[in-house]
Amino acid sequence: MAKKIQPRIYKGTRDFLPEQMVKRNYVIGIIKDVFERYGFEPLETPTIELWETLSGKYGEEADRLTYRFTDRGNREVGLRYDLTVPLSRVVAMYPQLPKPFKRYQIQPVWRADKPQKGRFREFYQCDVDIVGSASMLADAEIIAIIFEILNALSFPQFIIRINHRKILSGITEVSGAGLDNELQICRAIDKMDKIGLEGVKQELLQRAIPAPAVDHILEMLSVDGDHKDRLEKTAQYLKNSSVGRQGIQEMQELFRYLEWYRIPQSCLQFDLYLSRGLDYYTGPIYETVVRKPRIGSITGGGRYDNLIGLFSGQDFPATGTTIGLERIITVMEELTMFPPHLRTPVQVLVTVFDDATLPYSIEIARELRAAGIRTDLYTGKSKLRGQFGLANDKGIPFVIVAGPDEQRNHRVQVKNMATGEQRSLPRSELVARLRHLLAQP
RNA sequence: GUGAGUGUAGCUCAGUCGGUUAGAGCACCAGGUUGUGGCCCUGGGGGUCGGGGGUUCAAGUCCCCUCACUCACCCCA
Repeated sequence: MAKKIQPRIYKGTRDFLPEQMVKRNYVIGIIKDVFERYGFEPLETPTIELWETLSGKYGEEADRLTYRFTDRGNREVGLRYDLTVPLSRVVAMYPQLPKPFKRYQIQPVWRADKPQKGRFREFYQCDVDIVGSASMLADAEIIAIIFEILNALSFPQFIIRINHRKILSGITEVSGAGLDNELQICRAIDKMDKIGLEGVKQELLQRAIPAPAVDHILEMLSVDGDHKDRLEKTAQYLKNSSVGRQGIQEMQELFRYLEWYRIPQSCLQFDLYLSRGLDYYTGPIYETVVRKPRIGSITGGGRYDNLIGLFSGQDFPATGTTIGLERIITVMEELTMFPPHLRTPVQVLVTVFDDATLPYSIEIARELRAAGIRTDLYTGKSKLRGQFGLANDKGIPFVIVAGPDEQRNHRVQVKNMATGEQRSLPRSELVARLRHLLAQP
C-alpha cells in the first residue's frame, strides 16, 4: 500500500457527522419553518463572488478577513463574507423582483479569522431581510421573527438589544467630538460590557477624543429608566441634532410596533452601548445575547439603506438580520436543549438472517419504505448479533427479525430497542403496528 | 497580526528525582451466546511519547529550534 496521506481538514472548518447533522437539520428546519410562516421566500447565491462585489462594503477590518484569490484567468474573486452583500447584488441585478422583497437564505460564509470558541472560518448563517420598505414596520417584522425563532427553539432566556445608528450620530454630533470620529466612538462604547464605564472612558481618550466630549458622551449614555423614559431623556440631549431627532422618532415608532406585536418588554432592551461593527448600517441595529453560556451574540443585524445603491444606482431601503446557526447550536448543546433520542432519521432496521431469507427481508423493507417508514435494510455480512449491535450504536428504535421460521409462517418479529420488548405478528399487520409504535412519544 | 498555554494509544488523560519492557479508563475486535443490542465476564489488537537537534552511561521526563493545536486580544455569528 502506498504511504497514506494524513487525513486532516483546513483550520476553522468542520465535518458534520450524521449525528451532528441530525441536530443541525432539526434547528434549520425550525428556523426555515418560521421564516416561511412570516412570508419570506428562499434564495441561494454562489459561494464565489467577484472581488469587486465583496470589497469595500463592510469596512477595513472585514475586507482583511475576506478570502480572496485569483482564478486561472487572473480574475479577482472571493468567498462571500456574509449573505447581505450577495442579496444586495441580487436585488440590483434583478430589478423585476416585486418589492417589498422578503427573502431568507441559509448558506455557509467564510472569514479568514483565527478560530476560537464559537468561531469558525466556515460557518452557516441564516439571514432574513426585507428590501424596499423604509418603514419601521419592516424592522419590527425582523425583530418579531427573531423572537419567534428563539421561542420555537425553546430558548429559556435572551435579550434583543436595539439601538439606532442615527442616535449614535446625534450623540457624536452634540458631544462636539466631530462626526468623523463616530466610528472610533462606537467601537469604544461597544466594549462597555467587557471593560466597564471606566474602561470605555480610557478607550475614548486613547482614541484622541477630547476630554470634554468624552464626559458629555458618557453623561448621555448613562440615561436610565425603561426604554420610553430613556428615549425621552435621550431626545432632550439630542434636540439640536436633526439626525439624532430622526433616530429618536424612528425608535419610538419601532417600539410602538413591537408593543403591537406583543413582544414581552423583558426580551427587549434599548441599549445605547450597542453599535455593531459593519459600516453599512444606517438605521436601527439589533443583536441578541444570552447570559448563560458566554458566547457573544447569537443574532445580529440592522437597517442598511445605502448598500444596494452601490450596485444599483438607485437606493433601496433594506433591513434584516442574521440568525447565528452555529452559536445557537453551541448554546443548545451546552444547555442540553435538544430533544433526547435525536440521533438518526432511521426508524427501523430490517435484519437479514441468511441468503435463503434475503428475498423475504427485501420484501418487508420494500413494503415499509412504500408506507413512508424510514427503513434501513442490513447490507453487511454480520450475524444477527452484529446487526442488533448496529441498530443499538446508531440509535435505531426498532428492529425487524425475519428468519426461516417467520418466513414460513408469514410473520415477523418486531423488537423495541429502548424497552427490549419483542413481539411476533403476522406480516400483514406490520405496517399498522409500526405506525402505532412510531407515533408514541 | 499580538500574547499565553498544551502536544504520550482512535478519544480523555496518568507517567514520581532523568533509570529496566510507557500505563489506565473509554472506544475497537474476538469469545462467553450457531436466532437478539445495551449491562456483565474473559482475552486481544493498537504508541516514530508532534518533528529535528543537543546534554547524559541513560531522555516521555532537562535545554534549544520547529510544527501543530487550543485559549485570549482585535473583530465578529
